[in-house]
Amino acid sequence: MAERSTTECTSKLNAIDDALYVIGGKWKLRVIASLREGHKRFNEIQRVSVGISARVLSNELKELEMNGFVKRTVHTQTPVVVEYQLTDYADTLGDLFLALAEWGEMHRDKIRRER
Amino acid sequence: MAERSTTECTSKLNAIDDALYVIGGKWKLRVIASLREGHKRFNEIQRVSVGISARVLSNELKELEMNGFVKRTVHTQTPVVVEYQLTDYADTLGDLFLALAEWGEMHRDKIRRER
DNA sequence: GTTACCGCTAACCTTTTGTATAGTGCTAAT
DNA sequence: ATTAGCACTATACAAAAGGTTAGCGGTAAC
Repeated sequence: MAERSTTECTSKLNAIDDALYVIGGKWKLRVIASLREGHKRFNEIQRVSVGISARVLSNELKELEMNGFVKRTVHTQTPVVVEYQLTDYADTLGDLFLALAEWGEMHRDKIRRER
Repeated sequence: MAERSTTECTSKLNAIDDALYVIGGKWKLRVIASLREGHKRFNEIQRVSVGISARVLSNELKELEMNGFVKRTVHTQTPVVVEYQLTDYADTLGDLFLALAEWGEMHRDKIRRER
């Protein structure tokens, strides 16, 4: 019984780790935000995400794609055009973002009050 | 109007960053879990958090204290005894953890199904 | 025909984060 | 007297994350 609850707890901790992993890091949120605002092209996203390098943006987009948040479409015209778009699945993050933002704001206010 | 919503959005992103910062990293969750289970002493927490080094645990506890999640009490007997306990404020994380765990589990299942 | 934009990638460097090992000063048990 | 536990800190190192610079092959504009 105690064992089961420990196992349960560990699997919850791992689930939280997974969640933190996919939205963590310095840029994922910003890239998602930029896509939410309707930016679709690589260089466009880079310009909007001030400070990000091409290398890092490339990696972030790949990870976001692997996690099913982003769809990458190559239009084989000349010149070749690549489009990035958020998937419907990306919307499942909505509530999480809300919860995080709310708690974060509350916490910042608290820390500020204490000084 | 567009400007205001951009500003709002940026401040939300920062709030999310703050939230991720205070619960992020490899050990914070595990340490909190150990404290939840009632462990109060430094070495006890270290034993339970398998793999953590004293240096890292020391840092984590300091950060958790700074963020108001942990109370550190020194009992000046001989030998000196130090007690760590979660504060009431730490409970405000409850809903966030739930949301994270839920989303994380859902996401893991989804990724698994796709292979 | 040089310049500039597009969507990247490679090589390398720095910063951040976490690990390993040892050791401090204290007490208490063997 | 040695050993072990407590609560740490110091030093050094390794791994991961992120940043910098340069360049590729293409098109399109001047």
